[in-house]
Amino acid sequence: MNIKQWLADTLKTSISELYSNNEPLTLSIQETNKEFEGDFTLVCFPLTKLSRKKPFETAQEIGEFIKQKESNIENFNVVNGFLNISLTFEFWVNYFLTFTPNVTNTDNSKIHVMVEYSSPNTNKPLHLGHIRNNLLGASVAKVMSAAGYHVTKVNLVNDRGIHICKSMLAWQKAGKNETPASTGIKGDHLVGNYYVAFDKLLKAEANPLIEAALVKDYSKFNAEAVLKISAIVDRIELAKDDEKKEAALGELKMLINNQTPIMNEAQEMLRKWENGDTEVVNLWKTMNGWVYAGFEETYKKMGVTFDRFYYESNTYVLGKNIVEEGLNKGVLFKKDDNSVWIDLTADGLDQKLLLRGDGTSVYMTQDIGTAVLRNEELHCSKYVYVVGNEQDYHFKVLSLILQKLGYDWAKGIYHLSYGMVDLPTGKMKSREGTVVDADDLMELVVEEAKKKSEELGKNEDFTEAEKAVLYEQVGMAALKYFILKVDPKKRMIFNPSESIDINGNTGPFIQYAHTRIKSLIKKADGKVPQTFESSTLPNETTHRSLVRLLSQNQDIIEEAAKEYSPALVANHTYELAKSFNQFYHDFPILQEEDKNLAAFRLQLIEKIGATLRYNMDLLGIELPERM
RNA sequence: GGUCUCGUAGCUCAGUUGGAUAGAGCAACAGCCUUCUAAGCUGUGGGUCUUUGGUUCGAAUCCAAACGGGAUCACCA
Repeated sequence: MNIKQWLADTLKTSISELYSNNEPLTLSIQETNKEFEGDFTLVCFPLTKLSRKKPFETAQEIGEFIKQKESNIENFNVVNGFLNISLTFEFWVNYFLTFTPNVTNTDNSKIHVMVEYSSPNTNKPLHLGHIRNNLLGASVAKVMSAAGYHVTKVNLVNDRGIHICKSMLAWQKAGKNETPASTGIKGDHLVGNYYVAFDKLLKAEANPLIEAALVKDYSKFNAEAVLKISAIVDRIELAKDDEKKEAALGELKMLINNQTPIMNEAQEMLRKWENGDTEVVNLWKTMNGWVYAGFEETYKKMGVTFDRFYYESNTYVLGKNIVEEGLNKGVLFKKDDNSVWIDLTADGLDQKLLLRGDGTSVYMTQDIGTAVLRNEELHCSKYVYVVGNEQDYHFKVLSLILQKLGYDWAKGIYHLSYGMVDLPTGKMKSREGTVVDADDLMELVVEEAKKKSEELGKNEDFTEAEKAVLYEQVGMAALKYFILKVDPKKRMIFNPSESIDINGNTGPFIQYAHTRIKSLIKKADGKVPQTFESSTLPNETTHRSLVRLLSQNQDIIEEAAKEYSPALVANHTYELAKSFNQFYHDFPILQEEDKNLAAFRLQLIEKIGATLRYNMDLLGIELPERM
């Protein structure tokens, strides 16, 4: 039962009766602020039009009317135009007896939702940004399942493209047949090293060319390139401000990079790969295999899983075919160099490339193919893509293109656009070596948990294996909670050197509250009395507010599903743990002499414990029995 | 430059279908372990909710403008 909804319905009926109103009413009902007495507050200012009285008098009048009419309403008080309503303690206790943390009565069960997250490139290891992506995606999927949706978790592996060829080429050139086994390096890191190595090789070739171009020595370039390059160099000279200069310089670098022999080799490799060249495909399979093994380890440590994997190497051909169809339908057009485009200028966007002049596909081509394939296989009514907000434009375009190609279901595409994770020094940049590696970070937080735990020395009787599990649980809880408590849409700042707090609004704080509950229940020999006499219980605000917090839990989960925001669950769970800790401090539970009251308290903390556990599971956080 | 997005305490964040005196945690300071786990609890200080204007009985929340961050406008993914 949803208490707020029940109260709203009751109030609507009563107010309509009181004022002989036949119009539909929307009431503003909120939880009563702490400094006032009451459970819920009806804001009466908007109702003065109905009552034709002053706010205070209106509230007073409504209060008297409903108190008389509804036996579950114990009392009311009026402050200005605010009507504070208290429900009877008996009502709360009866509610409490039926309480469960999980969402009941859902009508979402027939709605099939896909949640795509992680979606790594197979040319380098995962970093801090991916951690937010993975934790967010995994949690959103859980929250939506909890809210009753039928959820399919999908990982779209970005296993093809020029970036993969770069790692492969560098390995061929400088790899000396190194393998994860021969070096002891985790596969994704090894391949990542070669991606960096490619960049070095590229710079070695490109830098002299760039320097030459800047002093207008064009002898190394062909006639076509000279035209373009000289035009840019002129722009650099004429640039009025640093920003424009910088932009033009970037353009020059890109252009010259593409002129280098090694870049041509990479492009040639991509063409060979798309043509199914055995040698290239085999190398690709081998190196991807290393990366997958590495990712699997990282996923396991993060605790994220998938129902289904899609590989862009399997979908780009479909994407190309769809582009061909679009060309025939006249939705797309071809330029002189044979490249294929869509014109979205009428929709306020730009022209977008869908196929290169040499026939190879780009990011958008693959995404079109993937989207269509998934719709054929999954038939979801909603497709949630968990992807960073730097790709807002891409997804706007993707959805629009699909709709223009005649796919109506593309309206169900939702880009869950999350903010970037920044370091205190600013953005992570691979060029400056400030990228925080996912594996390193997880190791760091677990190490930090170990340090703290050893300082406290509460777990010296644990076996080494038990200790390892505990440190892992606490460290990962700190990391996961830290990331998930922040509104996904907002960019956030993460400081790895300060590591992660374990006091206050943190994962370990909630874990700790839970272990206290576990400990009490254990001390009661696991026996939680199932009944108590509710009429003799004292009406006390701490108990009451705990039951109120519990009563909000289902609503919070549904809201979190609707908003795609695990942060709502995280923050509510913290509120609950905090209130429990106060309660624990102020009231005896096992020590309580009134056995009836003790029974109620024990049952109360058991339900709080179950709720903490349920909610933390939605965040992918494990709770230790002891810590 | 166009488009999008964000701006709340020293720091990290809540709070936004418009409601009461804007909340937490961290950091600082002061207390609380002979009693169910002190990874806890209590208290103190800390705010022009970037600014200005508008709408309203009422604005951190809605609208407009300005200022300041960020993203994007790639034949990278």
